Amino acid sequence: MKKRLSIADIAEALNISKTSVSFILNGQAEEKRISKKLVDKVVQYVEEVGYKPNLLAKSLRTGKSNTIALMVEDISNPFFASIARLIEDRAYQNGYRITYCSTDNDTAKTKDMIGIFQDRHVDGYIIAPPEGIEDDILSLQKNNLPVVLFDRYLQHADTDYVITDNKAGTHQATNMLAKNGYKKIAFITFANPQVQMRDRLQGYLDAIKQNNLEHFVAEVLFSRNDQDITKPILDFLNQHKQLDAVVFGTNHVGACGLKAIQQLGLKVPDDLAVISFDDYDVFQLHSPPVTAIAQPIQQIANQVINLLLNKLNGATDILQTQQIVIPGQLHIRSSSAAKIS
Amino acid sequence: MKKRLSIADIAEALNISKTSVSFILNGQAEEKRISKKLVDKVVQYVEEVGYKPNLLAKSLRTGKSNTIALMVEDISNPFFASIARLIEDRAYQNGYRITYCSTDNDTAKTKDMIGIFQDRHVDGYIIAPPEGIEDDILSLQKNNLPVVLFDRYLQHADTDYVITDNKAGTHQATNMLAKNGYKKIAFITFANPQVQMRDRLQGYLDAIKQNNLEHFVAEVLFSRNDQDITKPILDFLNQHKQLDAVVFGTNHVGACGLKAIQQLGLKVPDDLAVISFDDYDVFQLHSPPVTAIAQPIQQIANQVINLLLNKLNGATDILQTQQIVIPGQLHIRSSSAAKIS
DNA sequence: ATGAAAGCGCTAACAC
DNA sequence: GTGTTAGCGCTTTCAT
Repeated sequence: MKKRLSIADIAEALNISKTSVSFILNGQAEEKRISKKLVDKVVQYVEEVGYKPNLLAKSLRTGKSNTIALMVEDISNPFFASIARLIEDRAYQNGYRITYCSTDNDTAKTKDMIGIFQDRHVDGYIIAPPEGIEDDILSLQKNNLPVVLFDRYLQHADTDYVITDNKAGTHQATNMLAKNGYKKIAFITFANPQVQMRDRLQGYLDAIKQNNLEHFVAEVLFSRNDQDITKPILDFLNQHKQLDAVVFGTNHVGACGLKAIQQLGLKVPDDLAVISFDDYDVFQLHSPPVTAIAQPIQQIANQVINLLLNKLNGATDILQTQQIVIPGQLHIRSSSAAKIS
Repeated sequence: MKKRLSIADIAEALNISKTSVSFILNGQAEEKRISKKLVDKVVQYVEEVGYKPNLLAKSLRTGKSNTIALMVEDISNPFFASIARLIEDRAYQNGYRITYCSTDNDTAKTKDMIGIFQDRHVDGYIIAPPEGIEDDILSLQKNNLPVVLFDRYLQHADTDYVITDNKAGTHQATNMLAKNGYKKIAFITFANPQVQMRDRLQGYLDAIKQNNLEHFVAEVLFSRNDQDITKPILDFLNQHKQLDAVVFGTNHVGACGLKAIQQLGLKVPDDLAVISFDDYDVFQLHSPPVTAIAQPIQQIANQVINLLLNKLNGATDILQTQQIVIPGQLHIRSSSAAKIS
């Protein structure tokens, strides 16, 4: 276990100063007019002995850590996992590493984590924010740290964000069910006061109203145990036998809802038509395949990382915010086929 | 944007030395016999002005970054995403942060990433290793950096690892199909020379041999585009109409395989029985539900993080390795029901 | 019981 | 063109 070489070691070995080495290694040889010969010598020696700079020291000195914090609700949720993957790729391409955490939508935990990331001098933040985190976000911005929110935004904070057009998504979906002849359409979602969930609910309600239908809304509490989600859905469906269609507010609720439907032995779409927010494998492969409002994951990830990189490299002012709303895509499958009756 | 306070600032404000502050903040007041009064004063002041230590500086000085690198094949794969989530929780509880990357099973990329993590003085590594990474792993160990592998191991390197008993898993699954009356059982998997995949194949082959059956093996190339996976499976199934059952080597192949089966209009299990390695939502919700060899994710994650934490806090010697093999669990569902014929 | 001071490895302003 | 040097903020030995 040999001691790691430092810039001083290589300067000494070559009988030159640390400065020259530093300049050369940072590609400033040109502008500092260091002789081509010396540059080559250093580069070759560095290569030879396998010198690797200590990035911690560099960060301490420069104040930049080349790290982006990614804070999602839950990395094991396929929506966030997919976004994470895409963001990771772009970040690495641009010389940034990702450090992440799952917030569980827990405000206190999130505040905590932001603190920890600040202590480590993370350069930028990508956050799917829980409620009540406005102050912390604003404080980051005040400290000149770029923040991009996604999946949801904070109503009382002027920040960059990228979201799907949630309201339009459920609106379109509910409308389609109505056009397809369904009369008793329910909306089942998580009890969640956040804006993206409120918007989805609102889109549903608007469509119900426009079609002069009755609304049925169930809100189930989030739990890390799927049983606790499936059960209340099952109860709700049992108590509302008149329903002929249901829109689920998230992929997770949708998956649990499908389990409930399966347990009840209901036939989709004959007994109950189904549409869910957030597309994923399960919906595609389900029999029958389930119609879903897909979030444009690729686009979201790209916009998010673009906004952040622009601020990180100074192309955009930190305080000049941009709000991006991307339409969802209704992937129509047979679970919402026109009612026969 | 006020400048961040340093330990010197607070020492100056209180008219004491940096040393005392440092001792107090690091809980060494007792053993350094610093007066209770001073401790209180400092703690209170720190609280009041909201001083936060610069972890970068601390890391530079101590050589510890309190960060664990998590290198998975692809964070958007539900198996890895779930493991990541569990590991993350335990790591944070123990004062460690996670920085992660997806390796895509690409050896060069992984080498690169290990280098980057080393530059940042990551304290420990959790890796689902690609082929040919032995030297890099051994070099980490030689530098006294704890490494725990999971999901697979390296045959020519003595390391800690935690894996599922892959061979027993496919063996049991194939055996069950045979017992259930299936005669032409295929194994479809990724073309992948890694030990976990070889083991799964071997378990299948062993069971086929024991039951005096004919073997049918298809290996498809990995691609980030599902189309490229589904297509060859479809072709294979088309060319082997005699098959009455199939075992898929991974959840991803399984999901694509189900798509192919759907496109061919085959009925499961009447036309073709199905079992897949790796359980997840899709298999549970599929109609009919798909039998799967579940990896004990919770156990894997726990064992992995336990091994690593033990080494990080010096409870175990770095060079004293431990290999943990956890049996998979066959989740029997109707896709593999006894053949009627 | 408390403080002075030497570094951890790097960058960059300044001097030659 | 190249070298000297003063920190970045923290820990820790040694002195008092």
